[in-house]
Amino acid sequence: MAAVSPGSGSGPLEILTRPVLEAAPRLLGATLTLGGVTLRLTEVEAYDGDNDPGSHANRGRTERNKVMFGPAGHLYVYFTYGMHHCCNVSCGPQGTASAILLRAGEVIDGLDTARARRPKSSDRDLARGPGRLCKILGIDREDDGLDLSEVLHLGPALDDISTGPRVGLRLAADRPWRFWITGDPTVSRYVAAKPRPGTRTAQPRR
DNA sequence: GTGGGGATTTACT
DNA sequence: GTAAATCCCCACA
Repeated sequence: MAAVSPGSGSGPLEILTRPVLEAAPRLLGATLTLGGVTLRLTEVEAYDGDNDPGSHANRGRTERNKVMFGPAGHLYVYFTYGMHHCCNVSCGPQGTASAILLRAGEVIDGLDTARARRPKSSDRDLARGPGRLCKILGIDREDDGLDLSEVLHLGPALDDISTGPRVGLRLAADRPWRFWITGDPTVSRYVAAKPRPGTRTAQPRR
């Protein structure tokens, strides 16, 4: 058994050591098996910490985002809005702080387990959105830093991929760094970031 | 030590 | 459509 060492050169996840904008679309169609559920990824977003005001890594390495600064092919999990987890795959050449947010997927195995974790959800909505995706895979902060080399399996490059702006960001909201499988029903809906209360909208007065 | 903000989801009108 | 829920992280004093 050859031990696969992510980020060390060759191996099934070698693509993740490429720059994030190359690696991100290649995650579409990949399968991820965690917590007894297998997901086919349908929507991701790229975050480039060295060059991206919208990334958690933009202000340097901290205790929370340290996984993004580590080798490619590991899970970066963070907690947000007081109730949800979101998960990313670290990627990029060693020394860069890039990651790919997993936004949506289609459950292809462990459907009963996934349904039990989100009883009120239709099958299509089980992993439609980053918080939901983490929920049905049973991901929480305990999984931060997890080595994905044995649970993430890439498929062939897909032809029909769409791109657009990332969801929910106030900073760098114009960068088309969101990738999804064109026409897939499990892709989440685009929602622009909420303007801050007290902040005037860009509408001209008078 | 304190305060502001967030890569979201859900329920309700 | 709008609003509330609710914890952690980070910057600053």
